[in-house]
Amino acid sequence: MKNYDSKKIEPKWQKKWKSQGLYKAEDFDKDKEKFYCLVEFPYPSGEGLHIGHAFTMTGADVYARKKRMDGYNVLFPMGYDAFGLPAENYAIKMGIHPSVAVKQNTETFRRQMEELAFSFDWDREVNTTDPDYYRWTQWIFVKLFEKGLAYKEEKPINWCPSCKIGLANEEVVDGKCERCGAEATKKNLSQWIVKITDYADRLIDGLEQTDFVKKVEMAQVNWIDRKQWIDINYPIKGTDREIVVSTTRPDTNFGSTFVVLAPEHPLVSEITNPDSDLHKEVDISDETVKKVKDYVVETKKKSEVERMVIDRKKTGVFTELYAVNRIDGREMPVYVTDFVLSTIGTGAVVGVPGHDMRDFEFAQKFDLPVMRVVVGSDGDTSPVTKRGQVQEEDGKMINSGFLDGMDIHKATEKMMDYIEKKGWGKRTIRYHLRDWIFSRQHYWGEPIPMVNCEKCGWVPVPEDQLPVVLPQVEKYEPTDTGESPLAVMTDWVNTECPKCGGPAKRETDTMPNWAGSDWYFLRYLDNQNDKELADMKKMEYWMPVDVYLGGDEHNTLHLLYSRFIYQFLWDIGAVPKSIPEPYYRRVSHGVILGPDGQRMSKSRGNVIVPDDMAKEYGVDVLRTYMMFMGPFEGTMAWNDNALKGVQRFVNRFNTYIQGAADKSDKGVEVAVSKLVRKVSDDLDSFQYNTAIAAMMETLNEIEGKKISKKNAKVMVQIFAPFAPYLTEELWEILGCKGSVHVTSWPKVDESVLADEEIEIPIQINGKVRGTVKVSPDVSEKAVREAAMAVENVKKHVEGKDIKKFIYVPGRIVTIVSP
RNA sequence: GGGCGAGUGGUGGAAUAGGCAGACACGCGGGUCUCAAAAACCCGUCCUAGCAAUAGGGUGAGGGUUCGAUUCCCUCCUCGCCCACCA
Repeated sequence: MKNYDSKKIEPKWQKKWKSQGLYKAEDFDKDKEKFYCLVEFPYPSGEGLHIGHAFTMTGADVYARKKRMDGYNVLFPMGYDAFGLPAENYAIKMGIHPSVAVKQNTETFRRQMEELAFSFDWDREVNTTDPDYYRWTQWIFVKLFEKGLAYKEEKPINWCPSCKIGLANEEVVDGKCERCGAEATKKNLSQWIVKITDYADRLIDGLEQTDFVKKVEMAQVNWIDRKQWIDINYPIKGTDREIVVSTTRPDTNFGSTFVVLAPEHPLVSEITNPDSDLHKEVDISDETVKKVKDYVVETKKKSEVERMVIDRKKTGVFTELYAVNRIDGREMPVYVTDFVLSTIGTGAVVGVPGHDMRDFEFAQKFDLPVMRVVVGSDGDTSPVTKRGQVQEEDGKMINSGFLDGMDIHKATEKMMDYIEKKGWGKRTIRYHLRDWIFSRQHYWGEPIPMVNCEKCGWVPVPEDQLPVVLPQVEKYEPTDTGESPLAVMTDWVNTECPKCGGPAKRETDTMPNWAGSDWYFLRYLDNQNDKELADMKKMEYWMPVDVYLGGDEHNTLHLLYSRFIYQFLWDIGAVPKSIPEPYYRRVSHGVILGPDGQRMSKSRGNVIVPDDMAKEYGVDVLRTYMMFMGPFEGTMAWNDNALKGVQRFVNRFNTYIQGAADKSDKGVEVAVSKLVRKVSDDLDSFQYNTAIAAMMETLNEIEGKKISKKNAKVMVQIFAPFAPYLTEELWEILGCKGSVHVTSWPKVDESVLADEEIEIPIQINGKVRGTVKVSPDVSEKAVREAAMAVENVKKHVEGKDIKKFIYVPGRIVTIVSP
């Protein structure tokens, strides 16, 4: 059998398609319903398109192609998220300007994506590093600043002492610099912060307007993590002061035995300062002051990551202070310890060692009493706790005065009410979500469009002066001071204040990676617009994104940030009022592992390059194989042999269709009709692997029979989303005009299927004993007669009563006999 | 520690409003073609007994609901991903 010649037909159709504009999305098309199919745009690395890109984009492409054939006006765009460290590192190493590398890389990516036959509307391409694009990224920042959602603050950031560069959290892996492996430390730098926490509630509540898969929705909710806390005031014995302790579990209050403060807690700096007012009120020995001081100094040396290592031995210092628990009047010793983090709650925690592992460890170390106040369903009240016991879902209160016998949730409410009524504390909602540190000390990013004036303070660059173009620099290397490489460009940095005209300096930090990708889906709608982000009418027509395909690694960062920015744009009226959320549906794609089942990496030598595979097997085989490997959301290992199996199928398909005759043999039409139904359903729900399996199954079934040209055309059409080149070639060979990719998806011919007999299994006492063929609309009586006539059934029911006869129409016959 | 998800042949995986477990593919065994190999094609392939028809067992372990459970419920075990001294 001859293989189809991918090397010949691929360039042929590529050339034709390019001139035809088959995949253009039509703004305001009135005849068709719109469908916005979005797939995450890539970072165009120097290595070119990797197999993960090819896989994800093929999955999106199949969907877009199906929707197009279903008659939708499909918008399926592509672009490049091209700011970022790799281009900068490459520039440092090779001395080539990042923009030059980006240009080369995007050209490679575009060529590869065209070869893989992705049906993108290339007229809408965007690039986040294009000044006409980042002008609007900067514009959004200015708006954030104007609305008080961006502010500058001194914050400790991750710092690599070896690279001399600030690191984003995501660039710190296991406490080490992702690039050089050096231990990351903290450094205080003045940072732009964006108040995403103002949107915490809306980011949770807005999910109701979307149809994300549960996994994604939960990831967002858990990341934001909205919880009811209560801040309780404990008087400090011998003073008029109070320590404000925060907790979500006041029900365990009767079990508290000590109070612990973060080393950064304000009270601690008073303790370490002998001249502070605190020392006038209460005596603290010089020895303790020194110990606390030393402890704080020690803590500062440690990186945050170091402090957060699990199961680290608990350390701390007694402050000689006592906090009074007003609920029962007990006096509890106050300690300073580094396991309490100043960024969580009030930075002061009440220790309940009976029900919290960390508190338990601390109590063991300092010989503090342990008390159980909750008993779980196991009835265990021994004082030794295991990790997480405080989380008991169904616990009941004991040793807790007026809470005794209550379940923990009720007790929590009761205690919160009680404390608030007494005026000893206050409920407060807190989130795990933190404000977004928006400054990066890198060169290759969007300049933050702000100017610092001696007189006026921070002033945004006026809209008509945007974009603030990233200047050419001699050196991209980071500086010793933690400033961006832009800081040395004095003639760029020194400028005039837009407000008063006085001397001022530009912000030299750049934006994080996420900034450009926050809103790119809007720019696709109107990528040439120089008046606004995008035309309001176009946004009204196309938004929201109907389906958004991406990786799980973006569920909490990119997806949350971009929803936040969209909600902000909605608030300022920059996007349509009728569309409060940007993405309707979110679908996660899977991951392809190397042939060894390990994550692909150069060092392992298990990298599969899509270009190579396309050359060897042809694009259609590669695409079909990737979609056949397993469920679209799954993690799958590459397998060359399975790829060859798909190649066999594609070749057989080609040969079979080319042999199409005038008339189909018996059964062929029914098989094709059934297949259309199956493939249609599967493609709509991203079940590509079973769609392809069904095509293989059908081909196996009909291969020995003749197929009519009419049926052959249908086969070609339903395979078209997977194998664009071969099907286009076959479409031509079958004598059809135009492109198969702009035809209408075939309809299921129900009349063909209607007279088909179905096989019904017959179960006796739960065991299948035979089958019977009936037409789908047959009566129960007729089925019963037919079933009883089956030899093996007769044998099993002979001489027995039939207790029950159940016919589930079209499904099964069940006979129950004693 | 928390959250989410998953355990099915030698392998990737099918089948869940409860209804023939193992589709499809790989691999393996046998065969056709060939001087030979590759490719291609054909037959077989969950386990046990049997030439076969058929019978018994079988979806991580144990229990439950049901005429019927891979699917639903309870207990437990294992693995994966994300997050994490979140008080």
